[in-house]
Order: sequence, then structure tokens, then C-alpha cells
Amino acid sequence: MKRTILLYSLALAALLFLLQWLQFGYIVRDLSLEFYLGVVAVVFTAVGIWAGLKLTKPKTKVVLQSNFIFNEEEYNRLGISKRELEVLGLMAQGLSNQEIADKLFVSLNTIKTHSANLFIKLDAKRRTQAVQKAKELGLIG
Amino acid sequence: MKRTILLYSLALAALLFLLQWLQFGYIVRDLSLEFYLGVVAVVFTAVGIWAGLKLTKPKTKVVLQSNFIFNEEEYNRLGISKRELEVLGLMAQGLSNQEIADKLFVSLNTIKTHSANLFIKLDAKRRTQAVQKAKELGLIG
DNA sequence: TAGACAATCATCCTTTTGGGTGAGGCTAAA
DNA sequence: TTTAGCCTCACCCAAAAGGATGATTGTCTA
Repeated sequence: MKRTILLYSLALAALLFLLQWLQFGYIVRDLSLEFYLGVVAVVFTAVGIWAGLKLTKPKTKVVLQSNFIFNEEEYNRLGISKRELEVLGLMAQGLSNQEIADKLFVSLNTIKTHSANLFIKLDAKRRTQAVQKAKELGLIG
Repeated sequence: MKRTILLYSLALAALLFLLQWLQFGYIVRDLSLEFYLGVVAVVFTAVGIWAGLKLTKPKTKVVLQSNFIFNEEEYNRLGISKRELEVLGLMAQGLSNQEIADKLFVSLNTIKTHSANLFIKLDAKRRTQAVQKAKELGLIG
């Protein structure tokens, strides 16, 4: 960054010097002032563009990992049912069994059964582990 | 984009016209040519920088989902300690409090305290929710 | 040096989770 | 039509997690 600023400063100084030289030189003595100014304008516009691009840090646009691809093979291989996957998803969102039961309009016991089956199929001992494994396997986003 | 080009063209035309006007006007008749040229250079440099930034498509540096960027701002804002973050990470891996305690060579009660503090700081009611929020905030991978 | 804070551990109590088992209803396939 | 699988629900018991509170130690820092 500092080097870029230095370079830009040097370039600007050189151009100003060049202007000075041209002004009293013999090369463009017969050219019209309008043309002269036009050249200056164009050159400095170019310098400005270059400087602007150099000086600004590249915008880092963080693309979130929203590109989740459902792993249907694993889903079928593990024999997980639709309802179980649904429970798994809500589980991953941090809901309790009771909250999941309320959301799906079923009893708490039903959710407990689903989760128990999930733990067996995912070979997990806890819901956090089940969620972690399910994310690794691409079953949930 | 097209509108930007049009705007830039108009601005350039306006500036050239201004130059023309200044050149034969009475305002800067007594100013030195060097000063005049300097102003032109500076103005067009600025225009160039602006145009350069506007015209170039924002450099989108796509960060793949695999590399996790730790969000230090959120980490500091929430006042989470090192040890708490450590516990949070192990929690996200699906470990139980007892397993975390064993891995960190501390007592189960210590882990419970850490997790309780985490839940307060993350505004979570359950460990699964804490993990989910922490992932959203970029505290864990 | 006093105060703030992180890390550690404890106790008591409640809630949630998980394991095991059984069972009825419903649907799709053999 | 019988079987298999899914969804549903229940009960009991044990383990884990969570809430509240207090306390000690060590390390910075104002």
C-alpha cells in the first residue's frame, strides 16, 4: 500500500515535470491549448483509474456455504425416513424435543421415538453428535 | 453499468466545457498556467479514480465454504473467553459435558459452568441452539 | 495494592434427553 | 391378503443437561 502511494506520487511528479518541459519545449509549441489540456485530462484520468484500482483493496465478498447439496445416497443408505429427517432438521436448529413436537403437532413421545431412531441410524449418542454427523453426511444444510 | 458510462461521459464533457470556458473567461486569466494545469490534473485524477471504481465490477473474491473465517469482532463483542470458545468447539463436535471435561482435564462442574456462561452470552437455551448460533456468527467452523 | 476477570470446582434442584419396550393405525408392496 | 415399514403414542427408568448460587485461585491492570 505504501509502495503504491509512493509510486503514484512519483508518477504524478514525473508527469508534472513533463508538463513543465512540454510547456517551454519546442515539441508542442504549435499545438493548440485545447489539445494540450485534453491530453492532460486524458492522461490524468488514466492515472486516476489506475491509482484507484491499485489503492483499493479487493472487495472480499464472502460467499456463505449456502450451497448445500442434499446427499440422497447417504439418506437412502441409512434408511432415514422423511419424518425423521424433518425432526433432524429442527434438532439442528436448536429446538428441544417439546418445541419440535409442538411445531409438528405430535406428542413429545413421538419425537423421542424419532430421535431415538435417528441416533441408531446415525450411530450417535447425543443429539449434538447426530446433528454434527448429519451435517458431515450432507443430510442437512 | 451503461448508466455509469453515460454519467462519466457527461461529466467529462462538462469538465472539458468548463475548461474551455475558464480558458477564455476572466476568472483565471491572471493565474499561472502551471496552477491551471495542476488543477486540471488533480480534477481529472479524481474523476479517473471515481470512474475506475464505478466502472470496474467489484472484485468478488469468492471464499469457498471450506475455509472458515473466525469472526473476531463477534467473539470480542460477546465477551466470550478462550476456554469458553474451546468448550463451544467440542460441544459442536457432539461431545457430552463429561467427555469435554475428560478431554480438557477439568471437572464436569467446570464444563457446566462454562457452558452455562456460553448460553447466557449466546442467548441460547440449549447446547444445540448455542452451536447453531455460534456457527451463524462465525465463532466455530 | 485493590479490583476486575478468567478459570476452576462445588452443591442443590429441575428439566431435558435418551434407552427400552410395547402397541395401534395406515399405506404400499409382495 | 399378508408383510413390511412408517408414524404415532405411552410408560418407566436412568443419564445428561441446565439454572442458581457461592467460593477459591491466579493473573492482569488501573
